[in-house]
Amino acid sequence: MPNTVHIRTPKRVQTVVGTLIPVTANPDAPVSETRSDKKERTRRAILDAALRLTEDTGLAALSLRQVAKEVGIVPTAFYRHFDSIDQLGLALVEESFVSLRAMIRDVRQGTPTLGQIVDRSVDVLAVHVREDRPHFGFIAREKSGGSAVVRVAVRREFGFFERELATDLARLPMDHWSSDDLQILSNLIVSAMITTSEEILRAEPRELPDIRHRARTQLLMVIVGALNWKSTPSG
Amino acid sequence: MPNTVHIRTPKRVQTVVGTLIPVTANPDAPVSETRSDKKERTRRAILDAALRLTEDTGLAALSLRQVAKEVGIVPTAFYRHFDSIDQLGLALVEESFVSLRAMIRDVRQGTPTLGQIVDRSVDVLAVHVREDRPHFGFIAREKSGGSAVVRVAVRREFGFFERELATDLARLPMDHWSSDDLQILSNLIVSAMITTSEEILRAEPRELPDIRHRARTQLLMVIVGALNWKSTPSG
DNA sequence: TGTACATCAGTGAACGCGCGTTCACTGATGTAC
DNA sequence: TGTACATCAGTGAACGCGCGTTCACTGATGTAC
Repeated sequence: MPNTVHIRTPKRVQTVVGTLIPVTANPDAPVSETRSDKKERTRRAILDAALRLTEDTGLAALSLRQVAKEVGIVPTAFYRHFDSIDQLGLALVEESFVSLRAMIRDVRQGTPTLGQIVDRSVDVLAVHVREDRPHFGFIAREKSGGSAVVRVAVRREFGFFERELATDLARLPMDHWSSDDLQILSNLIVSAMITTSEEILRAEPRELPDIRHRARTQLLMVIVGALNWKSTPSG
Repeated sequence: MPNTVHIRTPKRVQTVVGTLIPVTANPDAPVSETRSDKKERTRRAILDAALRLTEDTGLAALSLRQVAKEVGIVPTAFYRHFDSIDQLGLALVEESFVSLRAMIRDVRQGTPTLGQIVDRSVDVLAVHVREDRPHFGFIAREKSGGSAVVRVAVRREFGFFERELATDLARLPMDHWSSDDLQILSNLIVSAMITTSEEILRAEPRELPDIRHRARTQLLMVIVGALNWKSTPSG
């Protein structure tokens, strides 16, 4: 059943004080929605429908008509909001990384010792991935997905993300490191983080503790390794 | 231009010794191809066409008709070889991992010191990925691609691969480790290896030295980290 | 060796279906006066 | 305040196209005798 967005605006009556109020009492109905409010609501419904419909198959297999049907609009109405499925994909990449950035902002708060950083990072990752499955799933899929423009956009964002993490790492007791080495370390951590996210998305609840334990161990190995590697270069 | 596979078998003439030899001198033409030889050749052509056609868009966007056209057969002839595109995908997963296993067999030969293991691993990875782009690219794409059955098959194979690596790691000076911890380490290394492979596939030749340097550094960090982490547990 | 029959990879017509995109439209919302 | 006009999100018919799949077929290859 399509969750129709195109609700006919209720008739309005004039009250003694001259303001306009809707006749209907339906709590879900827009109280006095402007044209742009309504457009935004449809746009949101399109984005949500796309996230839902690509969950199994990815953006490459998503058709404009599927989206329209799911939203409850006619196929041609799609063009009022996006030029193509690719453009819709780019919008989803953008808002997915907003969610991801919110996550690392969450990690940065406090975090005194190394062990606590690791524990906190993994906990925050697990919580965010579970709470915003649709966006994390979307990014994981489209990172090597079927649309070239979307794929490039996702990788670009991961590049930014990696550099951001590198500056964060510089605050740990590795401030004597070269920025190149920080970049390499950051790249490794992001790789492990992506793999962990994919596993969290796929896992059943009872498997989560094991995955978190593994992620903590790995992060600790990497950090301890990086510290020891620099102080006693084996190359 | 489809590279037609369905070559009419050349007329045969009988020689004085009673054997059959083809009339034509074309070196590419089948000399005395049996029906099953020819079928196998078409099957191979279908697999190759699929690898070529999915390079940009993935298996989800591949149609049976596209494959047939590329191979130079009629769409319905496809069914003589595979039941569906999914089944074709599973065949590609299988042969891709044959290539991957050949690679680690290549790493195992010799490799005395830790530093040499790292160098050799990265070199072998780089060479194999460049030499067998089609298969490595296929696996990287379909790991989170649009076909559920193919995705599951790829992940299954990576699971085997990871366990195999864990037994290899047990031969390094970490034989006192628990098998759980070896598994965790193996998982981390495979993650980094996948990311590196994807970067090698995407990179231009001049970028390769940097990518290899990065991969070496990361592998070294991980191994040194693992060794130090176990001897001085920080948890 | 020759003959008669079986096998089966590849053919070609046909089907109903969902696709993206065009176009002229409707009617509620918004705005200028 | 009321009126006349502009805007524009969503409609609905229509298009040509590529899709997977069915079916009866062809003719070279393979086999039994």
